[in-house]
Amino acid sequence: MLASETVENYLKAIYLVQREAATDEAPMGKIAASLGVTPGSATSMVKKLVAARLARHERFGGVRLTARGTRAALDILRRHRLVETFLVDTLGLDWSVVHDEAERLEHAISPLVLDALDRHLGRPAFDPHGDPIPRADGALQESEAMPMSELGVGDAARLVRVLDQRGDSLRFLRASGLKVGAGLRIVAIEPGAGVMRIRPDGGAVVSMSTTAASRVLVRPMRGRG
Amino acid sequence: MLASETVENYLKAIYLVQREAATDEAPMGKIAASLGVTPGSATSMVKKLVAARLARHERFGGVRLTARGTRAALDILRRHRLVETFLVDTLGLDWSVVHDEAERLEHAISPLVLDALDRHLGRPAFDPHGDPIPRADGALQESEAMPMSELGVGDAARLVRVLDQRGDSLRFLRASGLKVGAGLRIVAIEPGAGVMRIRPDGGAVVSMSTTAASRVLVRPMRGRG
DNA sequence: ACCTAGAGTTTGAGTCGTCAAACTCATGTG
DNA sequence: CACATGAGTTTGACGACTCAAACTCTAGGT
Repeated sequence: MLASETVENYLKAIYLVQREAATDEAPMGKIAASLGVTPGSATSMVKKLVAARLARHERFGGVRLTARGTRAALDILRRHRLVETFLVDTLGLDWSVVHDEAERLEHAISPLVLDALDRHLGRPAFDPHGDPIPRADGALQESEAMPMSELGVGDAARLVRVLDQRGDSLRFLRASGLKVGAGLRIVAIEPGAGVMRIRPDGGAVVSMSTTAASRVLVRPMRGRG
Repeated sequence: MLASETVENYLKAIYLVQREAATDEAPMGKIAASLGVTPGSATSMVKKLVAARLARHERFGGVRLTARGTRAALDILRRHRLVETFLVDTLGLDWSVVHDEAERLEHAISPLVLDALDRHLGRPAFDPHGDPIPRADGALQESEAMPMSELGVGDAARLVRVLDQRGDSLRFLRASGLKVGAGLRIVAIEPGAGVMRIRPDGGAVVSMSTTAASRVLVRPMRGRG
């Protein structure tokens, strides 16, 4: 790749911000915020991406990756998520720390190492957070899932993905028995307090804010509901 | 570490050049050459290392790492060699490529990942080239060995270490059956041509220049000699 | 229509590491 | 002992990336 480590970080950030946005355009401010950089820095870097035909952008408008930019971003995401999977599955690290570790390692992984890693892990489709791992050809299949916050009292579901990468959120989930693949049931909802009470299979009831619950994706199961 | 990736590379290079040198001082030119950088760049970087109390140096003299600098260099070497071991042992990559791969990865390995890697590999003492892996506390035990070039006709030995990291050298050795741990016997020496003929256990006789052979370290075995 | 608040952009400057080229030093050979 | 040779150093400039602060645009409300 011609891309420096910084360029890679921008591409990944733009890609992820773009996915969040309804309009499929990444606002400059969010790009800057997600990289911990001032808006001015983001603007000038985006100019370079545009010059390199990796993104499109017009003054005071949003940023959108080109096909090439998207392809590159998916490649980085693939490296990131395979590294995370490796850190958890092979090295046994806790999922609450692997995001930051992978953030550093993803830039140092050559195609050769990446493929060896992929084979060693058995060509996984999802990383430890349930995020889909882009294939080598750039294909990406999101798993069908809904925010846990949309479940009703009594609904049963299986936890399939955690969008939040913050260490303390992940530690809380792990401590509660809410891990990817686990079953759970909503035992109560208190809209006034903005809190849901959830019982993981074989665990004790825990409380979560509905905003936190909206970043946990589940697949509903038939069950009393 | 306060050390940037560049600083890490300089420390490692100085350490290795220093080991080579009889005087235990690294000449500026060799440092620059080993990093693929102009002498001027090396000079100015060494100034920074001196300011950071990682190296000592006086104008037109050689460079010598301080205790702190040596400690840091050993830490980098540890990361490098553990990564190499991982790439070969766990991912099954060929030893002829792992040096360059490790060169990139070594800077992205946190203490946490490093220790997990070390445990996963069974706390190895040597990397795939037979180079000793510094311990976490900085201890480094070189294995006792002599250059293969010093063996005589008929001598048997075990290959314990390959100093040359160049891909083509390593591919040649692998193709010849000369890998770390393998037994071998010197079948002929032709001083005029500067060539030795070697038979690896269970393999065909191969020829090597004595200069190449001097970069292959062996432990002699009792055998007809 | 105006006018302001917030988002985005520009400018100028700073850091890090690099190079090319001019300069300085240490040596040994004639 | 002078002086050429090669090793090392300095200088000035550049590219990549960043920030702070001044500036500009867009959108929404009145």
